[in-house]
Amino acid sequence: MPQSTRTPDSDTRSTILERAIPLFAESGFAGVSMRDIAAATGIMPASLYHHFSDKEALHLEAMRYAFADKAQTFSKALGSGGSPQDRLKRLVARLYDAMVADPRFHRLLQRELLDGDDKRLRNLVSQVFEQPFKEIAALAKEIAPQCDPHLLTISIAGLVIYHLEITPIRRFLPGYRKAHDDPKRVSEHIFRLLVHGIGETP
Amino acid sequence: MPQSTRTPDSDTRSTILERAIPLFAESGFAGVSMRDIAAATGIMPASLYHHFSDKEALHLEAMRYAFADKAQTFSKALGSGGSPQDRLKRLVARLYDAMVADPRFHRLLQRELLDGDDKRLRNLVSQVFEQPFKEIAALAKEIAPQCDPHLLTISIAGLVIYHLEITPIRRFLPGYRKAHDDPKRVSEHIFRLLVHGIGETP
DNA sequence: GTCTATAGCCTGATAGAC
DNA sequence: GTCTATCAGGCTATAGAC
Repeated sequence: MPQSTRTPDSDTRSTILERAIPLFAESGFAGVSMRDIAAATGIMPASLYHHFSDKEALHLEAMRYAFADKAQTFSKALGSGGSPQDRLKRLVARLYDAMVADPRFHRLLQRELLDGDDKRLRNLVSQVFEQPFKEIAALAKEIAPQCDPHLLTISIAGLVIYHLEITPIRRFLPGYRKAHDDPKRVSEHIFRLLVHGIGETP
Repeated sequence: MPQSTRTPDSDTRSTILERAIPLFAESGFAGVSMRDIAAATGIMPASLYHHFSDKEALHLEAMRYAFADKAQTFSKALGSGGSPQDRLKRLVARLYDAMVADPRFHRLLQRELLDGDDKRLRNLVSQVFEQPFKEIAALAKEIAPQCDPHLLTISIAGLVIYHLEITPIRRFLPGYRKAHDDPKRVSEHIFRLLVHGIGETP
């Protein structure tokens, strides 16, 4: 199917998705109108309906687009060389860095957890989290064979993600110092806590 | 100021807030209309404006209402008797139970972290989290004096809350078993991880 | 303190010219 | 493939009767 004018169909479509993603991340599905998306893309609202059947379909595609390649990012964070402990340390640091570098992804993820139905969440898992989750679980099993790998993997991810999630209020919480904004400081804290626990530390 | 009819002013006001809270928890600020709230309360939309100046004010009051007493709940979770480790174990279990018992609070909290401006978040902290955070931090300092209490407190809360936050997708994640839905199982995992870390467990 | 009625704007979505 | 024009309905909020 040849294109009628100078820009191929898929280009506009991708542009729409790219412009819509930050809007959905910022304000959520209900907080963004088709007019907002059209304005951000530089086209008329009616044109959106040439590319997507309705707002929900546009949102669904935007999520797919935003989450594509993310599985790869997370798997990369694990790396391959070194002792199991080295790999864990690297995983925590890179995971935290990757999330800090892309707060939009983090917001979209939180919103999906809040608003996504079972079908969307199932897709999210199989598309983004299944593979890295398995890899982290395998590492967990290697380091702590006595521990449930499913729960431990969630704990590892939870520690990383929650320190990020709480960022908006961290500076209002007791004991806050500017040093706590340093990703290195945080990921080292998480790693040491994971390995040694509270009971004993060097 | 005497009431004109049989129901005192504040009763209707409270009812509105009580009915609005689950709506906001479910769908967020932008996802709930004044008509929705009026319908849930059993009054006409116009009547809402007798009690609240606008939608934003209603939402703000609803959040205040929903978060009131929560600081107490969290402080109670700490308890007082026993060794520091006993107190930590109790804290984790009760915190988890309290959050499981009130998923609405958890959703509202997540939404506030996503959508709240600095003023609202500052209020949230001083109203809900400051006091329990300080108490947990004190416990943390007692158990692990070598560890940054600010970071450690966030880690403790994060472990508890994240296991809850991931509930909607947990059953799609690799290695899931029904036993993972048991609060006791989860809070024991968290406690053991916190105390011993990955390296060594009985 | 709640109602009816309504203003004025924004919403998602469609029809049809080019 | 994008536009203009528009529809029908939902939205927040107000005015004023009772």
